[in-house]
Amino acid sequence: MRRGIAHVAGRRICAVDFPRGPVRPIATSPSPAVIVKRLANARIDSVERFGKRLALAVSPLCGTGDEPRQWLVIEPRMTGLMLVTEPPTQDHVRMVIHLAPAPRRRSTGRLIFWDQRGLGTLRLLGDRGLQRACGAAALGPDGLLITGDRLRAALARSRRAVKVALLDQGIVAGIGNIYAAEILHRVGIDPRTPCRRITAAAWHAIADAARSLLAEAVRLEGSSIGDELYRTPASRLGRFQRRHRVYGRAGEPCLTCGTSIHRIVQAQRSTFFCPRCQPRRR
DNA sequence: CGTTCAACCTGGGCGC
DNA sequence: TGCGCCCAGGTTGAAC
Repeated sequence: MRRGIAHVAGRRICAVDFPRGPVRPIATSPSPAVIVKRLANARIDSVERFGKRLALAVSPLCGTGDEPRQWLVIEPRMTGLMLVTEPPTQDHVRMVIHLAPAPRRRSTGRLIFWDQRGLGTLRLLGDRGLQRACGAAALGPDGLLITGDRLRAALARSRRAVKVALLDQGIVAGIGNIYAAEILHRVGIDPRTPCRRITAAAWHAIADAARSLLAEAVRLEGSSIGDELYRTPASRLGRFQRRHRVYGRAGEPCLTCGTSIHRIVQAQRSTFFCPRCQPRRR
């Protein structure tokens, strides 16, 4: 998502809209009116990512020069999309950022935040707010860079199930329900295993699998599952769903050993695993 | 400390 | 056709 809109860095925002659709307005902080006012005429300095959050660094263009830099932090949650193309429906367009024309550059004139369920959030923060929301106190190391040593240091004494811990953004940032299941299948570890029973070697295996699997998922532009709601900012489908070996495959044969994939519930989320490839250790 | 539940929302699928 | 469930890439706060 970040890569797909990275090209708007350097562009000027000419206006921001919060369209009123038939669905409820999305949660923002501060209010949409304040965001509209503060972003008008601002420049997008860069497009960053912190775990699952997207952050646009924006600075006022024609002020006195002492206005502080701000951060538009977008949290897509379940169904939020950042789009530079036509949205799937007009009903769920939550925010439109109109960009000033950029001559001799081949790019669209707007960024759209589209969110079917409306669980996503939009925040406009200062440097301190960003630090609080996305700094090291809130988010663990990024999943693309996680090491076995970091996981072991954070979880060696924890009784939590390893799959639940991998979903904790304060431990490691960026792993969601699909990738937690796929990582543990790749390393052959039962998702219910208490963290304190995981060996140092296994933590390294988990971290190695997390880095390589997430890197491949990013390369393949994510996972468009089920109704294929998920799209890149250019409206392309992800392709990593073709690599899923357990997620969403309850009752189907394990692609490694043929055993029927199990579905259980942990922390109110579905967990998929192969009971044979991921045996319960005792 | 860890787990469970509800809440925030819309929409697709299924059984009846 | 319609109603009532269950399910879904996530996060938060309260209760136990």
